[in-house]
Amino acid sequence: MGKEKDLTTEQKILEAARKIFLTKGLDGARMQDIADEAGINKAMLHYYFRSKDKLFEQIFAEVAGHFLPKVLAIFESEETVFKKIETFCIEYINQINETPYVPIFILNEINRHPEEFLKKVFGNKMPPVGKIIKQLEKEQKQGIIKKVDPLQLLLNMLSLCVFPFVARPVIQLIAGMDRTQFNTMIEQRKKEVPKLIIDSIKK
Amino acid sequence: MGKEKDLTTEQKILEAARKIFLTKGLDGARMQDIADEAGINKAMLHYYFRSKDKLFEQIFAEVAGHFLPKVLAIFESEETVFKKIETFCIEYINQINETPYVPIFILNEINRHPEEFLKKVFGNKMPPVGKIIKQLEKEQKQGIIKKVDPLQLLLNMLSLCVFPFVARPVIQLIAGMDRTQFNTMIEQRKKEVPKLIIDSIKK
DNA sequence: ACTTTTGTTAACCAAATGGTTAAACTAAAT
DNA sequence: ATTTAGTTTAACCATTTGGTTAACAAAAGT
Repeated sequence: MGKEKDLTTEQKILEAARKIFLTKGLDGARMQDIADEAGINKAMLHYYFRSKDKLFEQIFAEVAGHFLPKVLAIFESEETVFKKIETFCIEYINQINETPYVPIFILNEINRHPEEFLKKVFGNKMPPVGKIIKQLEKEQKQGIIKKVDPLQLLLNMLSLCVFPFVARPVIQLIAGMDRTQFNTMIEQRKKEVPKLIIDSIKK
Repeated sequence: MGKEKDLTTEQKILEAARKIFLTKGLDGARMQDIADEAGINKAMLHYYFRSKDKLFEQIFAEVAGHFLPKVLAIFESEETVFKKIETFCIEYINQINETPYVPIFILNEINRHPEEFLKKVFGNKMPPVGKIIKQLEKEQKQGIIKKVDPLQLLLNMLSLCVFPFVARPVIQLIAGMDRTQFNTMIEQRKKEVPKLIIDSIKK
């Protein structure tokens, strides 16, 4: 059961901090929790990362920085709209499935410190959502797809992909599902969600 | 600008506690914050509510108890499926719009203390989601609507209604919207969301 | 070999925080 | 007018918590 492998102290801290911050949030996390989880002395946290806030920022930057751009890049590709929608949903759901606590973690930060978040994650440059929007507008004019607000379409897609994960415990209760059944349902959604979205714009 | 009207101390505390807990969460809220917001001495919080946890439980019970059942009742009504979907979406979005911080507040509690939450909110009795599901299954067999998993349908509806509110700050940034424009978009969604859902099951 | 730098620990510290207390105040009941 | 019960306050308390320090160990230079 020896979990700690042979990581450097810094890596152990980052791993532990990620776990604790993700599950307890900034305010709920205790430096001692993180130290215990990493199996090291609490002073090391400050030795490597100066303060709790600094450590949190580092984790947040890693998590958000790894989470958002990877999938948004799909919109930049040269695929057709339909194909983009499909890959986006599948890839996004896959990614969340690997780290299911990330969405609620990020949404919290978004709501508690909106400005800092936006600056931290996007900096000056906006997320690359322009291309897919133009593509949608173009195909609408050409009469290939129905006329819908591109923003609403993207928002729908996001909602349908993300929400089930932040609401998982209630869903499981109401539907009487265990963890496995929940996963099967998520698998289903990888087909259902893109189908729903695509059907809504297909002529 | 005199905000405090002539409420009893207990009411002032509850009002202040709701505001602080909703915006900062249980861990982020300070008893002193609540006292200040209520314009009273910190000791009064303990005089009326014994402890921080007790006060939080009270607020949570009020918020969740008022939020969830009201709308779920729509499913119990005698309307047609289409009508139910429409009223549910409109009413749900309306209700969230009045208290936009409630969803993230509840979702947090759901994820941090799943068992306690579920017990607290639903007790022994499940939410009344049985009727609409049966209704959906029935109309499917009768061939009135397409064959879809009722649970996925409900989940889709919930996702589309709730998610925009918990993601509001990012949405505003990416779309370059101010608060008014965001509200207009939400208004739009009251029509779009039920339409999307209904179209997905209409034959 | 020794010095210096880096990594690590236990003990400690000051501030913050949830909670308590005893006294003061208020208003109704006697 | 006096008692009594409920209400409010300032000061206080114990614990928790983020952060520091000084001593110590282990590498890394020299």
